[in-house]
Amino acid sequence: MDVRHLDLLRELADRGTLTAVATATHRTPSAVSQQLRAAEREAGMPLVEPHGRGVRLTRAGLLLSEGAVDVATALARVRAQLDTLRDAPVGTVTIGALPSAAEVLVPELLARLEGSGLLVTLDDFDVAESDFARLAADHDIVIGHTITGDAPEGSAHLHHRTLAEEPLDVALPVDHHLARRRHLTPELVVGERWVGVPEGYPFDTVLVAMENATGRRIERIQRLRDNRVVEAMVAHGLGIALLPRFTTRPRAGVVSKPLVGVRAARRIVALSRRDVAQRVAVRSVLDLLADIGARASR
Amino acid sequence: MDVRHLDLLRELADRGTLTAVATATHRTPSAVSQQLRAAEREAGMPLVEPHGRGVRLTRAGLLLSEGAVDVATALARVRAQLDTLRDAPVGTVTIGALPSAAEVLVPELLARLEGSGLLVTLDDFDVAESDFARLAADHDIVIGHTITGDAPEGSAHLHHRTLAEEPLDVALPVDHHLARRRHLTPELVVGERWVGVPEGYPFDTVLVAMENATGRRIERIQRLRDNRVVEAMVAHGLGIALLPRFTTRPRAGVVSKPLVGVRAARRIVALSRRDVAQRVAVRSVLDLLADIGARASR
DNA sequence: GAGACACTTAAGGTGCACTACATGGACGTT
DNA sequence: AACGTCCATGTAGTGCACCTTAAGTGTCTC
Repeated sequence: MDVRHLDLLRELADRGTLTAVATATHRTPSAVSQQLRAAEREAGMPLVEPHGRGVRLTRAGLLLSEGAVDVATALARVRAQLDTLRDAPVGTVTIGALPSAAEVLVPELLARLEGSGLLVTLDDFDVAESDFARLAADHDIVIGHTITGDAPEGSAHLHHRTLAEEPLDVALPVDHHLARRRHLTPELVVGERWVGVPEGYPFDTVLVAMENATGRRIERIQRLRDNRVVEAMVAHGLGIALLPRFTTRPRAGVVSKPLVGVRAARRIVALSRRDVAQRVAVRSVLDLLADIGARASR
Repeated sequence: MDVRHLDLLRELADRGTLTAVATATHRTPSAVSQQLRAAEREAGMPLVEPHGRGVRLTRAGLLLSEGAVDVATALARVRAQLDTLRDAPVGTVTIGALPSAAEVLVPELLARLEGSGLLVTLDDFDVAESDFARLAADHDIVIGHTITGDAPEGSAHLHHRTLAEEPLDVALPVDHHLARRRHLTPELVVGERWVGVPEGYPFDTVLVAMENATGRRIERIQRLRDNRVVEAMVAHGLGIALLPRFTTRPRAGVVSKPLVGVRAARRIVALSRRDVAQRVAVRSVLDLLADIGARASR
């Protein structure tokens, strides 16, 4: 089996279409198609089959795409061992992160990497929990978050590492009738007007949990992504909202109160493809991120 | 890291010289030399250094050659999984075996493989115990033997599987003065004239053990490899000898007696490179050999 | 010092993977 | 039903990676 063919199948499993693979690997779809045929000739059986407008992996293709991860990991481990013979890790690490985590973690990361041979490029996005895993195809490290479990939904096949645990507090206008309480409960807040997040976004699962616990529906007057915008809405008395404790800067007109009686904390997690996680440069950056994350959580 | 470069380094670690690698891979030494330079360029550091007339792996080269085994194994595992999707194992398996083991195992193996898609080619040789491991570079399966441990000397890095345990008996001329005993001890036989094997050959370690146990030297009138020749020598009353119990056919003029008081048994072992051992065809043949070996030992 | 051996370098040929471009099927829209 | 979009594939031509041949250099043995 040719490793290039295996990589192609892995990419195809990740991205779904030949065209997407071609774009990602800087080739024309024709080249990818030809390589795929070569792989099938070598395997002696079909690896893809037509499906709608595109193709779908056959059972054999799926098997190879899975095995490809093991091969890529073994290969990356060799490279990592070689890198340890060098003086210091060198190279470029691409990070994709959700803004509220990047804001805290990445500036200090870049400061600490100053003068080392490591270069970091940052891309930011705010997506649904289940989309973080998909982004690992395009970034060495994806910094995402989850409320529910150890790692974001759909990232079981990826290397994951927890960078921080961060409580979610309820942000209220200073003149709100609940603003003087020490902490809040689902029963107290479920009747309020909320500034929420789009469906499928981690914070929403907390609201859903409160709906389930109390049996009442929560009114979401808006569904927003950017926490700055959310803060501004709260400051103007338009509603209350969940905001992460450490990454929210104090702001005039807004107070935050802990929420008890429901699990209200997010886990900030770094995701990488298993083979990518073997790279010395990537491991170094992950170590730094974990350290910065631990400090940021006090 | 390019897998071809890693394979080259693994071969180089196995065979020692570029020329040997070139011969084994059906290329000219020049091609190998050029590929090695390409690998060094990619690794960014020297992988070999001049040593005498030839070259020697550097620390980095050694590291890569070891990692290459893991990569090749992962790759072979993928291929093996793919092969399980096929109806039955297909392909050619090359076996190198010592004659006394091949005689018992291989004819039945070939008979059982009749009609299957598996082809077996056999090469036979009788070498010192420490040479079996080296031969695994040229054969998918090497059938060797050892007296001392689990696997022949120097084969720790190889996949090994025990096919049979076979006691070694003392072969005597029928009219020998010890020929009517039920069994023999080192003290009884150490003064006899022996037909031995070359130094370093497994059977010799039994004689050496007897020399150590009794403090006396054993007289070896000949050092021979082929057991048929040894039997003939014994039948003519020229000396006594150690012969394996199951693979020695009864012969007029010779009787065999168990030897007690010293470990006198050989272990027949199949050796394969770890990646080769993953191949479905190879695994099938190994399973058959183990089964045949178990039956042959009653 | 001659010869054998192991590796290296230079020059030239071959095959394979790529690009560019054209074709054709599947799906959604109007 | 007609059209536009998306996706995959076939053909022809090009460039590079890898090979071979040929002619070296350095090292060991006799």
